[in-house]
Amino acid sequence: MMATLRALAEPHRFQIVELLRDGPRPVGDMVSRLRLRQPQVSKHLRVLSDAGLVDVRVDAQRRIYALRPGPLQELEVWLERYRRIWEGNFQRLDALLDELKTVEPQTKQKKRARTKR
Amino acid sequence: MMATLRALAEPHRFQIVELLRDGPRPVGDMVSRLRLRQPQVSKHLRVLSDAGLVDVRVDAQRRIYALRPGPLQELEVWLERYRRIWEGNFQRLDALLDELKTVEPQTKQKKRARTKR
DNA sequence: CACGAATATGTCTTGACAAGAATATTCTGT
DNA sequence: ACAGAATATTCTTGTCAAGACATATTCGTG
Repeated sequence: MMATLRALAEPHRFQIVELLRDGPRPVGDMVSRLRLRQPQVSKHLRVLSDAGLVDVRVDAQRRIYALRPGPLQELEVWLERYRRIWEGNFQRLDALLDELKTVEPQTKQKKRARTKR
Repeated sequence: MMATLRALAEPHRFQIVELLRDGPRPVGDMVSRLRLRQPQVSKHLRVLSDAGLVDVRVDAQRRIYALRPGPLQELEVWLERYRRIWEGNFQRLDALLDELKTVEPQTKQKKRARTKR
């Protein structure tokens, strides 16, 4: 997960991932599309590969890189745990209201932190 | 989007975001939970804030930080464009790739290599 | 109004890392 | 075996950012 984020956080690597979204590509293809030299592209691909984001298929002297779904899926799973923040009406704004009222029926353990005024 | 990724790619910042998933928290609360000194936490919060991932509410001399849904939502939207990768079909993307359509396990046999550009 | 609590900011050092250039590796067809 | 194509690796250099530490700022309270 951290590896995924770290890999994606680099703009060129992000671009590479975007290129691969449409399907597998050989290195040379990406070199011609990105404003990057071949060694740099290879190095970025190495990082992406180490992060598990891509895998390689050898075809003669070229390497065809392809996206691997796993890490991105994990990212999505992680994100889903945050969905309730913008789906449930509460959190944040409503939490504030809770504070002001200080009335909390025994619904569940919420947050604590007694703000004094 | 890049700002979001860059912000999340730092482990401590990631932890902070995870903490804030449960609701808003003052800085001191996070300091006590993370193995980080207060100035560092403040700086990370600054980065998160600049990236739009959190916002602050002032309460006396403390600042209550809270997650902002926007950036994470954008991330999810971006991810959705990749969903078809693991939902099914890969297919052609452009003429270039038609050339190397011949797929087979590596180091097995060779193929008629159509090299030309 | 001075003090202490909570938080922010400035400075410095150090480590990570991306780009550049040169070179090594791997493969094919001849 | 050789040449050339496609890609990877090594080494160096400059930049940026995280951590440590000290200090500044803000606010409530006595």
